[in-house]
Amino acid sequence: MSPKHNPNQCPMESILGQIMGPWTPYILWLLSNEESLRFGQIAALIPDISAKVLTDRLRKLEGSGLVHRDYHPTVPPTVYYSLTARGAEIHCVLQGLNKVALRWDEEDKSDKGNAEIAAE
Amino acid sequence: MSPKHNPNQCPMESILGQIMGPWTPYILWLLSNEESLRFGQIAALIPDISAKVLTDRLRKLEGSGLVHRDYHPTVPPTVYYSLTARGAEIHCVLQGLNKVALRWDEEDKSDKGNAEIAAE
DNA sequence: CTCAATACTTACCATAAGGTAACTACTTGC
DNA sequence: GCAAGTAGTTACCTTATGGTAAGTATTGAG
Repeated sequence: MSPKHNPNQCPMESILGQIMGPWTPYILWLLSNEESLRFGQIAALIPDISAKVLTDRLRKLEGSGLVHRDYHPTVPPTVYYSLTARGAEIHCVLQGLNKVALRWDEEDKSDKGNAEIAAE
Repeated sequence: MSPKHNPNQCPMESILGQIMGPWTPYILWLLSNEESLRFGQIAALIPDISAKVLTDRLRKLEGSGLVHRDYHPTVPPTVYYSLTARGAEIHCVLQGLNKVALRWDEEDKSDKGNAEIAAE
């Protein structure tokens, strides 16, 4: 996004700025399928994300009120992340997206299969 | 996304890679509300996007089969962009997202209004 | 002869974003 | 007194991204 651009002028852009971008929807998707997840669990479910970026995304999601951070000062510390009520509202959107994703994946697979058969 | 990361391994990541990122969902949203739009029209509807980035996004969307490019070799040339059948499938997803966006926007406005009243 | 119009493309530059690796805190266990 | 374990933070560096400005093609109008 351009620095001059104010996302607040449009609700659609505002929400896109909050939930989109690398890894963010994926984190929300994981959290929307579990009660809560610890930092290390999320990191394990997304192998290619670095701790720095994961922290950054979780902080931003917490800042926009989509994710709740539950810190337990045990030793070593345990931190549970879960969706807030607002965060849970996008579950149906992600579910819709996932449906489309699975459908396209099937189509692409069968297209690829047909192409291979045709090539023989 | 990390360069090592292969989005094809997961349908969800694949679709996110195709439709998310700066401006892309916005372009799809505009196209899903019109029959077709010319390059200049899209540029006018998104004032802060540069021609370079708009071209890039449209090429990528065309490449993943979500957008159809209709080039008329008139002078000066006219190019119409429209959603393909596959591109149209994400309209309902964007519509769901827009609904949530509008609801949050209303909530935030009234919260802000209450805060201002409380501050008086 | 030059401009205007559309839809780009190209070159160059500045900023932002992400990766890696090392470091922090604190207590239990060895 | 040193390592382990969790959830980070920090510094440093590289890459990617986007902006700006200029150039391209073609032809009718002035």
